[in-house]
Amino acid sequence: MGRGKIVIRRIDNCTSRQVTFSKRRKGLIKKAKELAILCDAQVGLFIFSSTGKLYEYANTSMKSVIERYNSCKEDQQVTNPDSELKFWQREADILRQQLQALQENHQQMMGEQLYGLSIRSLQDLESQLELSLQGVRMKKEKILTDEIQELNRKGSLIHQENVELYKKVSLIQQENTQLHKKVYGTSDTAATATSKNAFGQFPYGVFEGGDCPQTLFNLQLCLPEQEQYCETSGSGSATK
Amino acid sequence: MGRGKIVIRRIDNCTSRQVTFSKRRKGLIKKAKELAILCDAQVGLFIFSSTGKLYEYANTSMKSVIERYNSCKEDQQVTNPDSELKFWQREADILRQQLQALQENHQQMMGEQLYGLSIRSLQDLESQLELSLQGVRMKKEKILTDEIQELNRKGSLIHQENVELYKKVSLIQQENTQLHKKVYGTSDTAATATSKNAFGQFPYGVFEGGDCPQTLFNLQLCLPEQEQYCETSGSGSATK
DNA sequence: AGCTATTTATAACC
DNA sequence: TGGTTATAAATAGCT
Repeated sequence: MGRGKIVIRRIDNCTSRQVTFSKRRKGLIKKAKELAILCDAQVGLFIFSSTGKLYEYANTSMKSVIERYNSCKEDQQVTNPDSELKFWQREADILRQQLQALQENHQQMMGEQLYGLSIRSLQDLESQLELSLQGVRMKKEKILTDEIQELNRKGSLIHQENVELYKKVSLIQQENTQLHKKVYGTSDTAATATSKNAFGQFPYGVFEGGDCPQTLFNLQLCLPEQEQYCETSGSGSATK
Repeated sequence: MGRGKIVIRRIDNCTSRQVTFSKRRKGLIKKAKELAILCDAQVGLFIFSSTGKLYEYANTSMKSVIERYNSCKEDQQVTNPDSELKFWQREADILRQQLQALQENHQQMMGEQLYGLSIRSLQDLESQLELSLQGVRMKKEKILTDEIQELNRKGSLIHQENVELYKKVSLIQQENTQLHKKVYGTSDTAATATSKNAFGQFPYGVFEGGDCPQTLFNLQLCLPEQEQYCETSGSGSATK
């Protein structure tokens, strides 16, 4: 009941899950209250969020609800040491079952143990794997892009430094020439030319104005993207 | 939500109260389930009817819910140095840890929670997902291919049967014509023509020589795949 | 137990 | 987190 129909399955997005949890929890407690009032029933409700926070509702007291439950199940008190043992044994059993279910699911996600699956299930699995692959590739690309940006930033800094150094060198060369003139009373062009050759247009030859490296690295970035489109011709259609 | 608006107040009529209790109880438990699944929460729900009957729901076990509730409320832990008890508690703890590890792994295979992963890990994951996808697609294709083969086999058998039947019909028609001649002493062409029209080239019109069905079913194989690309657009949006 | 006309809950969006 | 709105779901009143 909302803008769109949803499938009842764990919400992947963490934020939406929390929002939905908050709203549905409110709705559930409201309905529990209504049932208790309308039908004169005793209702107890616990909700633990995935983060472990407890929300509860009981039209009487939670204690009385639990006591009534226990006396309904007649035998064990939760605080009874013998049943305490039984509790943990069953707890381990439940966990083991969950573990096994998850392991089976995991196997299927690894593309194994597909023998009992229907076409429909296989198609769902296929779609999920395609989505997963997309997610992984996006993440990978982001890391690479970030790294490239960082390298570009550093490159720019070094380029700046080089420009400064080049200016300094030019200045010192000029001073040097001036001194040379004063000492020998004549301009020795040969020495100046040699110095200019040694540094030349050095900084500008490697990083031309700061946008050339950008182009250089963008080219590297684009290659994996094109590969991806070729490999997963099917994946794009899943969200088309 | 019904034909008319109601006020939330105890329903006086005993029968209506029972009916409403039954319907709303069902709805409440459904919503509790949905909350547990959608939001990954642990939910426990008790409902005692006014007649004292207990209805309960818990996505894990009711005991574990109550236990968790108790440990949440009063941080009074059992200081009983019972070694067997300790064993099972540790056992549950270990299983919980395994479960969590596997859940994390599973999340990553679902293309989520990739924040801490290195490029290397992401590439491994990518390769694994590609392999999984291959496995799933091969399995799917195999199922479809097998089904098509089976259909072809059945089609051939039916075709054979039709050929036999057609022969029989022709034979009976001939006999009929002979009898007609003998009874009336003259050939009634009108009756013969009607019979021929009714069956005509019937079996050959549907399955032409056994290789036409092959073409027919190969065409069907392509269609569901194309449909699939359209259908999954909705399921993808749930996790988008 | 079913069947709808309505009321509610809530998914998607700010 | 809280509000809005278009839609999906739940269900009240009948059979």
